[in-house]
Amino acid sequence: MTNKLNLNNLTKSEEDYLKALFQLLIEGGSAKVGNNQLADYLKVSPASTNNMIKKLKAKEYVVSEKYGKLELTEEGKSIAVRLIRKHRLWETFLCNYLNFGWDEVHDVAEQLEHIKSQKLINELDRFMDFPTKDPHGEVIPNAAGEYFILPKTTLSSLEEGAICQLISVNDASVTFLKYVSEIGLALSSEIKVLEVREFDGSIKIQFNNTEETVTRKFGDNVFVKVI
Amino acid sequence: MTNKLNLNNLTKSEEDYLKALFQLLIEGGSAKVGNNQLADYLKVSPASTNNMIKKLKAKEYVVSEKYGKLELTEEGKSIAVRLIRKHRLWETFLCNYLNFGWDEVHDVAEQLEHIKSQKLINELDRFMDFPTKDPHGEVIPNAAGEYFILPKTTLSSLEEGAICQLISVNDASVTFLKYVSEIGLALSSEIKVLEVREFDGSIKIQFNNTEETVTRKFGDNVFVKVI
DNA sequence: TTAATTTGTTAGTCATAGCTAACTTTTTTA
DNA sequence: TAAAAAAGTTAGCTATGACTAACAAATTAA
Ligand SMILES: [Mn+2]
Ligand SMILES: [Mn+2]
Ligand SMILES: [Mn+2]
Ligand SMILES: [Mn+2]
Repeated sequence: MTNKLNLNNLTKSEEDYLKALFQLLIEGGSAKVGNNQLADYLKVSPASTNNMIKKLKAKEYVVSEKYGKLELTEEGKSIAVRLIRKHRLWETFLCNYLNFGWDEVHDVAEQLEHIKSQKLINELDRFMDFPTKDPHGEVIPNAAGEYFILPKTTLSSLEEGAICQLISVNDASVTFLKYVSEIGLALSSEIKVLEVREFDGSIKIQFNNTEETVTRKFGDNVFVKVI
Repeated sequence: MTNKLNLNNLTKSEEDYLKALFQLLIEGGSAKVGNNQLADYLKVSPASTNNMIKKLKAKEYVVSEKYGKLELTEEGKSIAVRLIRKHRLWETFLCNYLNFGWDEVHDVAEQLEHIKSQKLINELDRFMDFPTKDPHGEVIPNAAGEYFILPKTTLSSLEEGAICQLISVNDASVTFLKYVSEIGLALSSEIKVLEVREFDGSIKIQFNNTEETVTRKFGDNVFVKVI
């Protein structure tokens, strides 16, 4: 009896907690993630996360000591990656085949990612001819759960004069995504940082012969590759 | 404040109960449906249905008197039809685009029908160019919730000598559907009833130059049009 | 028309997954 | 290093939606 990854015995909530932990720890690159941070991220109370973490520890998806930081086991990570794969494949399907805008897909994908059917997701992948990026520029794990997690450099972390390319955007805020589209930014856009204002962290950027001033918060949600 | 059909405030369970009631009362054509019959159909205890019916009555989707039979309000029906539309559109998508067999789609559609997004289902409909029948021959309600509910004539109700065409099949049993395919029956197949054996209700039928003997139970799950 | 059977209801229990309020431990700051 | 703040935990509550066991009403059979 080896490694029986019981993908089908997890509740929606359990899946969501594992995904959140993965996104904080691995995709987000946080060295340590605590109970309250997770609660914040999931917009639930610390008591709720504490409770769920107990369950996930009992099921051996999470490891932590009392009052200590949270870690995912390999099985915990594996479940999270499969969920992320489903989420991103669905987002891609909605955008590329069902006329959804990139600002409209996340909430629906949050529901669709919990549909339990291995065949469904692998056939959807095949149907779209195995896409590698979702509408927000994020890498889609393959059927084996493998994918390259690129370290996230935010636009707001760059110095004046830096030139970069837009790689991906945070997909969770509808208003942010609409705003990005509105000013004419898109994946692959080349951006030059003209000015970083110390006073409020706002950034003046140039792209497509346009100049825009954006806030630090905006820049925190735009991920780039320096060129 | 008119007719506010709060489609999004229903739980998965509430939706399932309304759909079950609709399928018994309207699609199934039962004159009266009671609490225990509903419990049977949904494979839950009578106490559970009793409890849920109370909630649905409070929300005005169901009407019934104490110890009386169950009825759906117009709003209750409307919700059920929308659910049936979603179910059948998803089944169609799985069969026609994702290489699912007709015996594999029902369980997945049971999950997908609860995804809440008006746009998703209407775009899926458009993407498939507005199909009118699902893989089991059942009529798909349109975006306005309109569809023709054809009265179900079972193969087992026919007399010896009758000739009919296969219109639809019960989609809930995987083994039944596999069996139908295996013997070579399909939607639109022309079937002649050669013999009805009184002893056990078994039926000898002829189709595609083949003869087969099937049970009454089999015939109960095959719906036909006499020609 | 009484008795048996079926049908429907109620009470009380359980699991999941949220919450608040109170508390403890750890970390930070003064 | 002691006090304050932050982080984590626990207890106890709520809602949903299952369940069983016990009971009441309605229907059917004798
Ligand atoms: Mn998303
Ligand atoms: Mn995305
Ligand atoms: Mn079905
Ligand atoms: Mn069907």
